[in-house]
Amino acid sequence: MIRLSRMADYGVVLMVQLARAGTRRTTAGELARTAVLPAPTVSKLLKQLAAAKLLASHRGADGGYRLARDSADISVAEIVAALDGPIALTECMTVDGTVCEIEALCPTRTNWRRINDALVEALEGVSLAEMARPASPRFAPDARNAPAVGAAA
Amino acid sequence: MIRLSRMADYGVVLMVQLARAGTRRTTAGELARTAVLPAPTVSKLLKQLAAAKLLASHRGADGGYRLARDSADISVAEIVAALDGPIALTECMTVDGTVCEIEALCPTRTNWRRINDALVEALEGVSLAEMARPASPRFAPDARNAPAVGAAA
DNA sequence: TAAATTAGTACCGATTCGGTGCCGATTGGG
DNA sequence: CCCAATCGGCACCGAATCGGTACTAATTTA
Repeated sequence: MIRLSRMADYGVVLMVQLARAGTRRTTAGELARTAVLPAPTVSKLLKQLAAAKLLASHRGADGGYRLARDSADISVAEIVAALDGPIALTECMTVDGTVCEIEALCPTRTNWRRINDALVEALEGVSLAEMARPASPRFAPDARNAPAVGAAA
Repeated sequence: MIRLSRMADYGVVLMVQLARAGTRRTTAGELARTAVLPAPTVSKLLKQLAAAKLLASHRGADGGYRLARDSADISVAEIVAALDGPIALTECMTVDGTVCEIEALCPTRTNWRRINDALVEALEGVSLAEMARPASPRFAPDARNAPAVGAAA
C-alpha cells in the first residue's frame, strides 16, 4: 500500500529518541529498550544512520550514539533516504533505471516526477526537531517516553 | 526505496493506453501486447480496475474495457488506490493500525499525516488525461504506442 | 450453438525484507 | 596492561509479500 519500509519508520523513532536525549550519548541497547524494539535490529539501524553521517558514534566502554547535527537541521527525508535508499516512487525515477527510452517524449515521466518531487519536499519539510517536539504541552503531562510509532507486531 | 508497487505502475500504463483509445473498447490481450506486459497479469489488473469502477467492462465476443469516466476526471490517486489499497505511508496512518495509543500526544503522528497528505494531494493533482497527453508535439513524431513505464526486467 | 472475452478463485515461485549471529575494531577503566 | 563494554561489518536465515500463472464459470455476440 505504498508503505514506507518498517525500517525507515523505526529509524525515525530512534532518531526522535536521540533528539530528545540531546548531546548525551545513548547506547544501542538503551534505545532498543525504551523503543521496545529488537536490539539487533536497532543496532543495525544505528549503524546505517551513523554511516550516513546522521549520527556520531563512539565506541568502547561508555560509548554510544548522538545526533551528528542539531535536530532542527535534520530532515525526515534524510533519515528515510539513509535507511531506504533514494526516494523514487517509480522505476523510471531512479538513476539506473534507464529503461524508459524516449524520456523526453513520455508525459507520464514528467508527471511522475512532479508527484515524486512533492513527496520529497514533504519529507524534507519536516525536521527531526518538529517530530521530536513533546506535543502540545497542555495535553502532555509526560511525553518524555513517547512510544514507538510503528511498534506493531 | 519507498517504491510504488509494480502493479500500480503497470496499472497507470494501462489506463493511459485506454485513455488514448477513447471510447473504443479494447481487449485485455490487445493491451497486454501493446504494453509488452504478461497477458494474465494485465487481465488481473483490468479486473481490479473494473471492480473499482474505473473501467467499464463488456464480456463476450467483441468485448473489452473502456474508461468508466472521462480521463480528465480520473486521478492517479484513484488508480493507485484501486491496485495498492489505501495510501498510507506509515503503519499508524491506516485505520486498523490503532497500535499508536496516545495519538493525540504523539507529535510524529501529526507530522506523518502532513507528509502523507502531501503525497495524496500530489497523486490526486494529476489526472489521467495529463498522464496520457501525447507529450510536447514538436518532439512527438509518433507517441501513440508509448512504451511501458516500468517495463524493467 | 460456438467462439470470444471478462469474472472469480486458488495456487505457486521467488524476490525482498525483517531479523539474527558472529567476529573484529576501538575505547575507557581497573 | 588487560578486560569489559561498545560499535562496525559481514554473512546468513526464515518468512511474508508480491508478481505471475492456471483453471473454470459467466456472459455476450454471431
